[in-house]
Amino acid sequence: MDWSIPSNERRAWDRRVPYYLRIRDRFAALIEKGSLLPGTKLPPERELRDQFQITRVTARQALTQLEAEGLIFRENRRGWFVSPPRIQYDPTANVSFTESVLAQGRTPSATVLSTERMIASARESQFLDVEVGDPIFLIQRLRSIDGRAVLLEHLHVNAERCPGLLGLPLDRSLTELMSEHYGISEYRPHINMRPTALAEPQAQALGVSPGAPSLYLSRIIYDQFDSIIEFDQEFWRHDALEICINVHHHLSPVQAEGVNNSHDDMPETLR
Amino acid sequence: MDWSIPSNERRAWDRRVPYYLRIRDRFAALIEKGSLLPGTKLPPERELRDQFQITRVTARQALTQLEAEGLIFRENRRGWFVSPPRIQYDPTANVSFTESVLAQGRTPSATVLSTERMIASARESQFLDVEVGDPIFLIQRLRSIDGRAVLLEHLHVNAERCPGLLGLPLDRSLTELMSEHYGISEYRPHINMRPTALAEPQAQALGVSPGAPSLYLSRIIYDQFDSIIEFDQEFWRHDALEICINVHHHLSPVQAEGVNNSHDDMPETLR
DNA sequence: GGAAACTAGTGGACTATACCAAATAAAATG
DNA sequence: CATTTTATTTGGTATAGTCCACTAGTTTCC
Repeated sequence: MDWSIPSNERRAWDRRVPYYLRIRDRFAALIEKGSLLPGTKLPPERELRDQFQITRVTARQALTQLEAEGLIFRENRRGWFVSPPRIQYDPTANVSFTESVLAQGRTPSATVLSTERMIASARESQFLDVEVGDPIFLIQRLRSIDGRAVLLEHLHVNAERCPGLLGLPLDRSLTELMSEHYGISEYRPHINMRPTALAEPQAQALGVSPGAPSLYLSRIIYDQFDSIIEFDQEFWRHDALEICINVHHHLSPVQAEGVNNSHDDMPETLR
Repeated sequence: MDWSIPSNERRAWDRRVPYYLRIRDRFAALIEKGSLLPGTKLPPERELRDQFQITRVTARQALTQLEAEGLIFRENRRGWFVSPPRIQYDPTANVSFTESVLAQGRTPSATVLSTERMIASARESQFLDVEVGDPIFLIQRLRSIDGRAVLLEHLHVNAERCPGLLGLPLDRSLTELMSEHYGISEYRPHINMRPTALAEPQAQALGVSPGAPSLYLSRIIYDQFDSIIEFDQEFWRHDALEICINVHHHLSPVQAEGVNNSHDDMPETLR
């Protein structure tokens, strides 16, 4: 397949728009038009270099730009691929990752990377209602959608409140386990989010290059007695999700009905 | 000032960690330690090249990495600067930008870039409760914190519901105007967020380079009659904000008190 | 004194290459 | 046929420059 820009188009606005943005535009258009379906592999960087008559550095600049916009992603030394659609995610809803992904016709999966019983340091005691030295559980999970790792979780749990937790099947909803086995009902989370870039260890786990853009989300969860029983950290691939929140300002319940959680108000490219 | 890495440290883990990450680490450490205060100008790229004995390309890679993490930012052809702290922002709360920024001891400002009365196209009618051809207002505002542009707003309003809106002082809270002049009380927004990168026009308005990482946030706002009266698009500098949400699951009001909206659970660098 | 013109300073874009490391495919081997 | 070895593909990191465009300060000129 020939990806190059027609020579007439080349001359048209020559030198007014940088090469890397033109190539970006070219692929962005193809992706939005649907000519390039999610999962499609893009040509290797060296091929782009030849076809567009640029250097690899410039080609990479275009690709990095598309990556930042969430249109494409890379797999370490394997190539560049068109991103699958974002998953709609409401961090304030009491809906598990699994349910939420299934509801959108995608296939979720979870892998427990590590479980650990450890002693709370000053850091942990700051976010969980425990003293320094108290036991806590640290669970690391990786969650995927359609086989693609999208989320790395670090779950910190007050160990005294749920003895034997690590013996339970941790690839399921933690909220369910807490409720069924320990009579703990989670509610009233504090949620914190910010866009950042991944550091080496997290990037490794998600199979992306260090420095890849990401969304960091943390959650402090209170139980029915108003004490913190869980502190979660979530590292998301930035192109994997779209946060959707429906706010209800404590009005009559009838008004909360029939709410469509999603509004696809923009194409992938801003205009 | 000499920024270079001590030669003993150079040899220690030589060749195991890429240069650009070491330089990143160096500056990240200085910033977190507080040696480099917000607003401080970093040395020019050419100086970094000489001091670290790398090429400018590599220096830029390090800087871009720090930018992606939100630790530093650039001003077009002026240089690189240490980012100010993120502002805590709750998109679900009925608190205006101005109030929220003031409450955190910072100085907000607003500039109206353009106001326009236009005819709804298919696109607009999709998000506002109007027909194609109905009049709508489009207001573009730029909001700054301590003199630094952080947010570009595109506000779409149903014009028939608020005649003469463009004649009012638009540098204030739109919610207030709606309420005071038109008896419209905004509630129940749908909020949508995703990390992306800025396209040329938005980047221009915010004074950043096109392709800079950003957070896109849109809001569909219903009035007391359950019809959509406003549709907002917000383009945020990604390093300017931290989303903080307190979720209350419709419990007794007493439980909603004394909630600290912020938890600084991570340093700028992930670990 | 104020406007216009020059001049560094500094990032933005790009060329042309080089070598390395991980992932994959192909070939050799038991 | 399955396994190990080897070669190829492909991105990751880095060098060494060049030219351009905008910013901001300084000087010149009317």
